[in-house]
Amino acid sequence: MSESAPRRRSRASAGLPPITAEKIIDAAVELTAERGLDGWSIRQIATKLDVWPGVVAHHVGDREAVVMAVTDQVIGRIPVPDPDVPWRDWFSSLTFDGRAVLKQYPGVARRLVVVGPNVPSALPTIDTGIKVLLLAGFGDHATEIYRYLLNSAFMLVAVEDDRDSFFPSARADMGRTMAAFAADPTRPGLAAAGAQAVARSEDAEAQDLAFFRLTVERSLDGAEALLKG
Amino acid sequence: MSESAPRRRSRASAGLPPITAEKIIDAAVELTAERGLDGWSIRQIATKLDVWPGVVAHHVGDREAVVMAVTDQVIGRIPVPDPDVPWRDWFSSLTFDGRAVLKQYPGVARRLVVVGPNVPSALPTIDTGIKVLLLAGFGDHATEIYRYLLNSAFMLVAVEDDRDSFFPSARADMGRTMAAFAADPTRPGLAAAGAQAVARSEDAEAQDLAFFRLTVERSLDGAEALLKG
DNA sequence: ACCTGAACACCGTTCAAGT
DNA sequence: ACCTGAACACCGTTCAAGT
Repeated sequence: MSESAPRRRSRASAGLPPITAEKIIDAAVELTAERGLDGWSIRQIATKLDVWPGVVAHHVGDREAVVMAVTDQVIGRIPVPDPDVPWRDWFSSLTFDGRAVLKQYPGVARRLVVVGPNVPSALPTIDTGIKVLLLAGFGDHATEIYRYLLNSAFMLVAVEDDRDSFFPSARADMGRTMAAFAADPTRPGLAAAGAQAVARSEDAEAQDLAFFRLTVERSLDGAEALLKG
Repeated sequence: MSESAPRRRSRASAGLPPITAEKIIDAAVELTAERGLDGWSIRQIATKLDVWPGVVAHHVGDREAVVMAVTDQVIGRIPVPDPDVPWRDWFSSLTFDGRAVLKQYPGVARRLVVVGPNVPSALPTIDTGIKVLLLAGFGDHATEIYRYLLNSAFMLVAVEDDRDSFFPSARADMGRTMAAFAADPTRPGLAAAGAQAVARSEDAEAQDLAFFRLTVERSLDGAEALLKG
């Protein structure tokens, strides 16, 4: 009974390459693509790399540090549009391309909006975007309008992520709830919404994209009103 | 040594009033005001009511059910503005009053935006709001513009909550990051933002409120552009 | 029906000990 | 310096047993 479990040899003595912060973050990015930013645990990253959980803390830091590193990686994949296009086109490109990237990594949009310029990879975009607004004549409002336009678009992606992840039945439930009011004359507002819910037959992603388009267009118009006023 | 721990008498045999779903939800609402919707555990609710954790599941359901009940309660406290005021005033009242309520219960704004009409207490507001937009002449766009205007305002409250809760240093960090670029001629966009960050001396809540006001005003203008177009 | 009390399968973090 | 291996203080959920 004196035989203890055979002690696993260390990675070094087994000839395995050492774990690095980069490998840990890559694994975390992969897991984020598969299950979202709130869908993995430190222990799952460790298992994936065949090390003990403490190793993650040793190389990267606590969970928050890993999440920030993933966020930085993903934001870096969003292309920065050419600064020479008109400001409306610049923001349309950024937000539509950005949405395409962010939807591959659920949960990152929420972080992008919250941490903003604290993520190094976001700085080139911010610099170019504000410059584009200055050239368009927004003057002192350029900074806050930049923030407004980015928020409008990417907060909506964050909401789409949330709906899919922690409340997958929300879309169907909402549709049913609204449709139930389609013929209720005592509640004209809900009846109007219900009638549209009944009529709508597109698939979910097409509806999301249409509302995203509306949101970006309305926000651009809202900014433009300031320019004219 | 044969004396086991004295078995606690049941609530009934001790003459205590029975636990109800209502009491559990009230406790959860209180904890949400103190620590936010993600700041409490089922076990903390149980401790607060002096019962075992399983009791919460028995009366209300799983954690998600408790969260939805809290969300419903809080949304019910947002006053519905008088439907006879002009549409812009109606939405200004709703979003400013709504923000005041939601900021007392961090984390609820996020849920409000995600679950929308699935929360019963939100239905009167939705009905009135869409009706107001129909009367203003938005026609077929009334439903989606309602959603757009509510999202714009309350998604921003959700972001404010997130910043305060899971990243309290974000505001200070951002200010410092931007200020560092104030005199960088190679990055004109960041320099402009940095100069403003340096100049700004208001307290945090005043800045948040100002940006909230801007967001609501821009979104209302964005909606109005559709009316004119 | 309601509640106790324990068990189960997870978490993130920390840290002494080994290599 | 890097990693093992375990310990610690938590989670949410489930459920047999008592009253």
